[in-house]
Amino acid sequence: MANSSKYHHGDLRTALLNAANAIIEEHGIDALSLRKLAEVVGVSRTAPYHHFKDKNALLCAIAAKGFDDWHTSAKTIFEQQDKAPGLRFREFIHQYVGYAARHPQVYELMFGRTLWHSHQATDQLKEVAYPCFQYQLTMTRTWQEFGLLPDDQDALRLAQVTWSTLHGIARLLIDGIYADASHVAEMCDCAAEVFMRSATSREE
Amino acid sequence: MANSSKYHHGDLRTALLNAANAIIEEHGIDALSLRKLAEVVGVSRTAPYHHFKDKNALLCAIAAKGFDDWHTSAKTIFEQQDKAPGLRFREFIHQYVGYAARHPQVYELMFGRTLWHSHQATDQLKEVAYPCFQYQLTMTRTWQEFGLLPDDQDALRLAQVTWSTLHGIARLLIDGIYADASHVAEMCDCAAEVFMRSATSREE
DNA sequence: CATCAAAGTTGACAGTGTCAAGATTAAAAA
DNA sequence: TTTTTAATCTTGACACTGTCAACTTTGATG
Repeated sequence: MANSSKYHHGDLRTALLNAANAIIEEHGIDALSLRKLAEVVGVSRTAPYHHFKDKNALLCAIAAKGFDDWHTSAKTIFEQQDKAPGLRFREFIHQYVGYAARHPQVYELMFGRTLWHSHQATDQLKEVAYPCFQYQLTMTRTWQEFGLLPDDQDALRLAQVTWSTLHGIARLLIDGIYADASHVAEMCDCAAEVFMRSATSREE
Repeated sequence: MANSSKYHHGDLRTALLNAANAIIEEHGIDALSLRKLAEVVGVSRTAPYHHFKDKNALLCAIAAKGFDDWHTSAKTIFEQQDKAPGLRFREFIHQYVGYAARHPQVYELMFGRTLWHSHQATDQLKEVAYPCFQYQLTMTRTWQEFGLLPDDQDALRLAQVTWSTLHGIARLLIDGIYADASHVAEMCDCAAEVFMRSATSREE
């Protein structure tokens, strides 16, 4: 019933989100215009405005979906209790950067200036995103307990620093500034190595 | 002679760059339109096109100026031979993040997706930016020699990782996602501490 | 069945980047 | 000097954007 030639589309909201996602992944964020999007979905220019207040609101919704995916993906790896902590730590790093590499445009949306700057973030987006930030802190505390990160450093600072590193790798990779895509794995390993060494420096 | 009421402006190019810089620093990159810029400078809409091929070219020029500033600023700190290496390392980190905090919009331009993605970077921009990337590598090698970073790791990887950390801190700060501005100094210290510890972990 | 609100429509407006063609002027050539 | 030339600046135009207002259609509610 979400099919064709009906005045009411049926489920325009998700149709818009899907199409928007496709356009973004293929042609980049800047290439997304509401008018083009509406045309692709087969609806008039202003129809989307009954489902999203703004273009910004639409982008926020896409980003929210991204945070949702990221969160579950992070949890999946973090909570594999059968694997050694050090291994999971490495895996998490690879997964984080890997996600950004696979979905560069959505990552850009999630963590880029556009949405967060000057209070443009939707309440709905905040509700999904903040737990993600919080989860990063939870993981950091656990890593400290496991001796993967120095336990005499403030957990919040450490969380910010470790995340910054991953975020930075992801961005340099996405922006194609510096890091060749083929070197990503090595960079992740290097980062993991550096962090884990910093924990063991005073113990013996 | 770059004054008023003359058909030829005199030095429109730098006038445009200055005005553009002012607009960007005050209202953000997205607020910069060529038409508004032309109006501010007191010239017709299409006049800028005789000095910059594109809006993109103008942005590249601004970014190039940013790289220039960054490069000299980094050199100044790095080459203070009277100070202890560890101190300079810390100072460099603070300086890097500080620059980003003071000029968020220009930093965004320098390292943001917009310019570098899909080969949009001007040749002129590349010529200024690549030496900056190279300098990061040079510094990393020196830090390894000083024992501030592990010397059994590949210098390139290490440079990428350390830079990623600073870049990540800068971005999280700029985007206002996570890091409160008042905590920046602590984050920088934490990062410096972690890196320096990773170098000494196996030496004793 | 009548009513109402949700969902979708066209028309319009102010803004954008950019091209083409013409006007003005500084510099170079005669 | 005068003439030519090229750089610089102008207006006009086009296609495109986000978004508002007012109207139409339709599914659901009373």
